[in-house]
Amino acid sequence: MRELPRDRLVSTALRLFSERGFHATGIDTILAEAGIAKMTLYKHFASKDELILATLKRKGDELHPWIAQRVEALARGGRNRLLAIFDALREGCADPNFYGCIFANAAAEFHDVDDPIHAEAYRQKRWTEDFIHGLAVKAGARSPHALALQLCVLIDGAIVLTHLSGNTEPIRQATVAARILIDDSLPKPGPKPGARAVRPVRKRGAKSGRQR
Amino acid sequence: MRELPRDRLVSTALRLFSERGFHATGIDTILAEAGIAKMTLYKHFASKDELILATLKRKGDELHPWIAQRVEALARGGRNRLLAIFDALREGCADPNFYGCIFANAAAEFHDVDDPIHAEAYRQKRWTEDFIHGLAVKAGARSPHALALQLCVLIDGAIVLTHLSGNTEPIRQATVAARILIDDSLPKPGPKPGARAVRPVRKRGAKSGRQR
DNA sequence: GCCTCGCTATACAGATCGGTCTACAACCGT
DNA sequence: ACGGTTGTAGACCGATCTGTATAGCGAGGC
Repeated sequence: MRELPRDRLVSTALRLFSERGFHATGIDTILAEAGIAKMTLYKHFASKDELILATLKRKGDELHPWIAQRVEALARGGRNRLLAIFDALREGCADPNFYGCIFANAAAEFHDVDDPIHAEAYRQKRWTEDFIHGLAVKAGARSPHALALQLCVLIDGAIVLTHLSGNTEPIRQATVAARILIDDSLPKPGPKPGARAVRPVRKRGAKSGRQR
Repeated sequence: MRELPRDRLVSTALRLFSERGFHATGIDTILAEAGIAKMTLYKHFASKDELILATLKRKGDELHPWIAQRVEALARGGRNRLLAIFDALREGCADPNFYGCIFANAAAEFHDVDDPIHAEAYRQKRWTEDFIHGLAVKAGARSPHALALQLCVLIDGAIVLTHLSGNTEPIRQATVAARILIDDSLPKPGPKPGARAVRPVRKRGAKSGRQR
């Protein structure tokens, strides 16, 4: 069964804004692809900016449960939840329709912090930080706020560089870094405080120096 | 004395593209602010895209020497060069005209990896990674490629989140994380007797990922 | 039947987009 | 004084932009 016009509009807008950017995507294109009349759009939204806001909210509504669900599923398999985030990240960026983080992209096109679109993008981004903070608390991190923000920095950096380079090596290295930071932030179970357990086991995968 | 028309054009375009984004900035605006006739633009550049390419190159030409110079200056003050990058980052993001990384922003507006603008943005980004890699090698890092990429991830993540949030806490936490990763990647320094043997630098150290 | 309501279809407004064209003025070395 | 180069000034092109106005269609409720 077909979506309601408003939902179809937001879905199509989300897809096109993701693929082509916000300013580069015209109203008419969205309407044509959604098969919707112009007046219907302006019945539901006062302006294009309002439509953009709705697409960002929609993205959050889709993304956040997905993240939580993936982390839980991986955790049931025995994976550390904080590290599972990076597994989910890898999965998300492997999607053929990966165009970077739409919230960061929105901020890149709407620089003004007071712009409602920029503000909404930031609001959505904070969900991730809050989510990770919750996991960090449960894991018993020494400074859950600091660790959560550090992991967020790794995540967003990995997304940006994966998008720029077109390969997922940044995500791999972000995961490596995350493991070190997590270990460093968790109370040591092991013998001597300050001594890090080091185990350099790693098969030689695809060479990293090739494309970079 | 006034800049040459072409240079004035690129300077103005760089400023406006940074402030407002690429698609959102029209040719006419740039021409008006630069005080230049339209025909002069199209004498020097075949299209707006070519002008965008020139602004990205210009930004690299300005940014890269600045980074190298700041790191050297801080190093003369005794600062670890790898950490000095994050001091420079903090300085750069404190600029009132900070609108995120223009290379990442360019990629956000020109998603296609084959787009010359996307490719140029990536090319400029790699300079940073190469620069950090050089420092990592000189510092004797075990896996300079891995460490360099990890620090790049931290840098870009910190830029994105600082831009999104409007505060510099992400940079602080990125610096904290960087110190941990650097310490972890460097052979333990000598002064402490005996406890941990200095690890030899790994040759062809593609990816000795660290496991817990 | 009839009326309302949500949506479609289409034409239009006014602005702006990237890009082309012509005409002309200032400066150059010769 | 000469022609060539380089830049300016501004009209102009067709396309596209966001947003509005008008008219009609079809289904559900009464």
